[in-house]
Amino acid sequence: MDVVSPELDSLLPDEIMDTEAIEEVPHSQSEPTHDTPVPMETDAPVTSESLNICSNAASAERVQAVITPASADSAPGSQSSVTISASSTLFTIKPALATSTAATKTTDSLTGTTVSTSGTQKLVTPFAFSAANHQIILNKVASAQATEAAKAASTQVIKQEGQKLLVTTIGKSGQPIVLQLPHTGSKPGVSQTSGDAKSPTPQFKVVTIGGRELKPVVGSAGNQVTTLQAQQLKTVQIPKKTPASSTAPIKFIITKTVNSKGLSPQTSVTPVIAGRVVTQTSPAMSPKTITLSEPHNTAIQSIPGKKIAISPLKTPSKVTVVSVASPPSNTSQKSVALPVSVALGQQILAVQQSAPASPVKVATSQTTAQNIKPVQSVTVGGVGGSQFKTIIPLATQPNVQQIQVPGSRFHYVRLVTATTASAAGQPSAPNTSSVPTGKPLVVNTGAVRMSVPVVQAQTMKQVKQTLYGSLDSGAVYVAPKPLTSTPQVVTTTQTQQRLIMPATPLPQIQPNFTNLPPGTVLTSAPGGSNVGYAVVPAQYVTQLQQSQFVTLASSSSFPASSSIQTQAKLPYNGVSAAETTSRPRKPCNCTKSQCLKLYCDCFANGEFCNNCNCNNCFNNLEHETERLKAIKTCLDRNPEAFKPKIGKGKEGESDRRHSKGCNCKRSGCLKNYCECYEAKIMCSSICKCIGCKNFEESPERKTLMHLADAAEVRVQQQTAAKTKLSSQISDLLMRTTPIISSGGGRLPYTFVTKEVLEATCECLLEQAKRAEQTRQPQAEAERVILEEFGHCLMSIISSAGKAKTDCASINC
DNA sequence: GAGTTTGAAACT
DNA sequence: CAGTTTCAAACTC
Repeated sequence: MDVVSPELDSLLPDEIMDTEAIEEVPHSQSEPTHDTPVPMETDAPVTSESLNICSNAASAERVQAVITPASADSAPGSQSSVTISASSTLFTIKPALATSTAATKTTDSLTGTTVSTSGTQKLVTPFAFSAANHQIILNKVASAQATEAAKAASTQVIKQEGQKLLVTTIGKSGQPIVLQLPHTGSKPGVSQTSGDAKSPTPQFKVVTIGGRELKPVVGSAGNQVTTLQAQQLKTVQIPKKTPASSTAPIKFIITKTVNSKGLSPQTSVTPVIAGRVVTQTSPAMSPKTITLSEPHNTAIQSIPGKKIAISPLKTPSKVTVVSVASPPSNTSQKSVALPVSVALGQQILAVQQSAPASPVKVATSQTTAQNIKPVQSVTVGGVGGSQFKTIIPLATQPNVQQIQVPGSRFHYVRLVTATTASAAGQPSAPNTSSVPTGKPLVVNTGAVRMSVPVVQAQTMKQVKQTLYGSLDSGAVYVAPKPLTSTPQVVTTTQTQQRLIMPATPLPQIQPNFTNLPPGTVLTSAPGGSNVGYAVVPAQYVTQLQQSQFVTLASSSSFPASSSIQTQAKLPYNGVSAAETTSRPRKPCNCTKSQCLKLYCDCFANGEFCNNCNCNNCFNNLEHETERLKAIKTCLDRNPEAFKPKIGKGKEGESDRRHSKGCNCKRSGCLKNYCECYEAKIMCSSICKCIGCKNFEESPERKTLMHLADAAEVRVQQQTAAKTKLSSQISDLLMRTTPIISSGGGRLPYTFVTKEVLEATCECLLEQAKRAEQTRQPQAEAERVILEEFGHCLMSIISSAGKAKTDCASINC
């Protein structure tokens, strides 16, 4: 399974991972924020990653950046490429703005999409940008001002150089990193030295951490990115799509709220993983360092004997962008193409898959002292536990396919719009042909513009399969078909476009997407078309994807619900235990709450009940009305109700802490009753617990952890032993079974006749005599005798087997 | 598997 | 906001 690379994860907005981070971020623009990723224990450094974001444009223009490991000890072949091609589109990945507080929360509905892919896959993520200026801005500026500055800077750059990918580091005083896209007509693969702003060829400028520029390694590559020290390298290719009618500049803005835990800036990052830096060539901006990877892990890992409690809920160090449909053609490069939809404030970015014809190539190589995983992943979006959502307009949305984001609870789904439904209504043809290499559909719903990525189903499937492993429970935000559409039945295949989820308008709920749980239906802005948004649990999408027949329900009712529900017994997230390493969420056992209160973990996590043991469950599509009402009630009671409880602590405190703190009185906070302990985090100052023993130096806690570790080891050993024993028994049975079946008796014993016993005894006696004669110690004598017995036994078995075989061969 | 304990959520 | 009740998960036997 693919694992979201921690480095990529670092690019993700904190908002995705932790909504609380928004509030925690310092407002000062000048104050640099530092990512303080808490590495998952299971996280291994990813040596190579590919990010392909390709526009569907057929333009041959290509921007290629190659990142090579700076360190000499870099593992060869670990290079991976990231390709980002965009045709004029505004793509913004905005993690929580450090400067904005509550206002930011309300405006930022979407943060990004995360997709991780296996190293064997190539990801191509097309961007459908309508903007004339081709820019992708990765803005990690901690303050809104910085963001604005970055935008302004990027604008200048755009005028000067045209297509660019602007990337700014988070908390890096707002200096943007601009990934420059090639001008139209420019040929891909043209290498240029960074810093040459006026070079006619499209460029990717790579800036190392600390603003150092990397020297080009590959001559063919336009720009080179070099990882410093043990940094992991990433290459981002941004093929330019010839904008047909786009006028707006293409921007790719990634703003991330940094969890500052006193970590030094990237320049002083420990050598394990320094991060990726992209240097910009545009003269308008001084080269800025952008860290695509997170340096944090290393520091933590470097501490010997330091045990870090890591909660599976969050992996802040991961940022991966991901894959969309990329043909297997270029298998050498590991990449995944995926559509990315991100909303920044009122901007929503969409990355669509484009034809691989004009790949923008970014080669990334990673150098790390750590274990290298051949895992490549592209992640756009959140991490587990984050309220990370993709919203798709109901009415206008084109085809939508599911994308699963590793580590994220949410899945992204591509749906079929009513317009496309007509085509889909027929037992469909493979959508590969039917899907217009589509540009993201940007819909202005008043407050929010939304874009819908279009990806080939086949690709999405690959991505999904790749991503399942790292997924937590997922919720899928699905854009249902238009409300006016009639129920349709669509036959889907693996390659076809998939489901349409019904949705009903819920005017009561404002588009504060960060607070909305899956299943929420958003209405369009006043005056807007009949557009709604639905949030649907991931498992439903998965179930539907696996289903050969998908019933499309009308907006008024949910005829599809029954069919969906019937598939609720599918493995979690539609993936069997063998297919996924993710831990399935426990089924609930609610009896009185109808699974519509926060008592229900499913509901609290924004998921539909699936495979649960609950009674009188209303947490499903069949009771969408009640469910929505319950959601609203919960939100009225507590707007943070559906936000992750485990967030980032204040400066100087632990990276992760419970947002409200626990109130334990009797458990000592050392049992799973305690939410802090359950999340494997220490209690913090905000906890109101009594007799807390869940703190760093607590001997009880240490003992418990030690015991837990020991128990885990024992379990693993036992499992291994059982597996081995089972294998041996199975092997033995395989050899003896035919004989047994033919002879009707248990082989060895049927051949232990009196003669055989006598012979065996003689052999044993002989060994005893020898031992006695040679005056061997008793222990040695016993050993020899036992060995002889073993030999005898083996001979008996062998002979018996041979005899039976011979007998069977002659039909006896 | 039944019963108990626990603390968050819901309610007053 | 504090106290109480409800609830479902965690835990024990």
